[in-house]
Amino acid sequence: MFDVFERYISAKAILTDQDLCLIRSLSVERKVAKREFVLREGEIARYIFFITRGMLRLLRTDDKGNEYILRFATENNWLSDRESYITGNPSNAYIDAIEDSQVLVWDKQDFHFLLKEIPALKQLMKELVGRSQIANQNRVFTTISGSAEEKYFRFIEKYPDTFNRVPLHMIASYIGVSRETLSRIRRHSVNK
Amino acid sequence: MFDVFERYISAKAILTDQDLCLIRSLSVERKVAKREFVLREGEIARYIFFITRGMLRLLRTDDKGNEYILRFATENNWLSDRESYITGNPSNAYIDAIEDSQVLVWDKQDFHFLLKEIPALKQLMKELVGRSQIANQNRVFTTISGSAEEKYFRFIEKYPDTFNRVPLHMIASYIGVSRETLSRIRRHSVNK
DNA sequence: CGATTCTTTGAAAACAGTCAATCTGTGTGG
DNA sequence: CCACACAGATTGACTGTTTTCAAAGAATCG
Repeated sequence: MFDVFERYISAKAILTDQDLCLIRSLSVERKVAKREFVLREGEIARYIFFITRGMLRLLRTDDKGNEYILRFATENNWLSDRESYITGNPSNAYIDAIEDSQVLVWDKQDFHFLLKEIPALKQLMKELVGRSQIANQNRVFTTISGSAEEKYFRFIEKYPDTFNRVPLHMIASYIGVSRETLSRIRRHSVNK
Repeated sequence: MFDVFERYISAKAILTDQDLCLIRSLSVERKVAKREFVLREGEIARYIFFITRGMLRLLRTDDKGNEYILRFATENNWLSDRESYITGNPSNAYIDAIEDSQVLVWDKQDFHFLLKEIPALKQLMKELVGRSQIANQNRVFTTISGSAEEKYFRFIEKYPDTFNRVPLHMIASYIGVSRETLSRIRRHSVNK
């Protein structure tokens, strides 16, 4: 399981064997079954996850109990509820697995220690934060512009892999339309 | 003009007089008239702005020419098109002034130098990036959940100052509804 | 004042959500 | 291995919301 991470990190940052050892020594390998939660609303996000296999989602609910997916995260991606993780406040989000998954987990304190000790890791995380900023900004734009249909096709185009792996009602929940609407969009555009 | 920045930065980071001097020496003071652009689509965002007075907006347009406001930025806020600034690619956004404004401008290279020289500044920027992540994530959620009316009221609640300073059609453009719809929402809820 | 920007309104049409029912495929326990 | 439960997808009918277009009414600024 760690080997997936090792390949990932070696491609993204220049680390010594020692660094890698240190990172590994503070990591915990964990399996997450489909539909299992690793974070619930009200809990504090004390951990950061790296997905070596499978897929997890970050979601919130409104007062009516509707789910809104904020992020799909697949292999070779990091995941946590940034808000709770950064602020230390109780989370207003959930994280659960969409597929049977395998993740590496670091405690926040430990990870913080790693960042301090390993500049290359720090640098990598900084780059990733930058990218997530960009992605979020683009998502805001896509979300406020265009119709449900446009959002659907933009999703397929942007995340073909995710599209092929998740049920349609989750895509609906990601782009912010009802599953019925999504179903009809698909029917009306079989020819496209 | 610089004194506004000085008060801001002194409250947020511990800097020596030397640091401050250095920061100042690389900054340029600039006035931006209402409706004046400081970044256009296709240009590369080579500068980072700090607003000492007035208000600017970051916006994008779709192929039909509709405007979508991604951010309002007022006094004591930093602004740039992160995507273009980080990647160096041509921007797909515009930045212009909503009010006659005053800004401090740093060249990207110079600012990078400052970050290297002044750890406290680097730390501050890091914190701000974290906050913007949180804000963006929350915005995505608010945007995909809830009706136009809810979005409108949440906007007022969250940004009362901005609300009082910008024309309604811009708020419509920020929350992603037509100005007519916003107008009607307001009429139907005069009593609320 | 005249021009421009901003806001509102009405009417029609397009769009999207809700509710209830049905259909499909999958997987699990007996 | 089958039956049944369950998750997922679709459909129809209806309702409600939002957009669009066209027009006109305020407000603001030079």
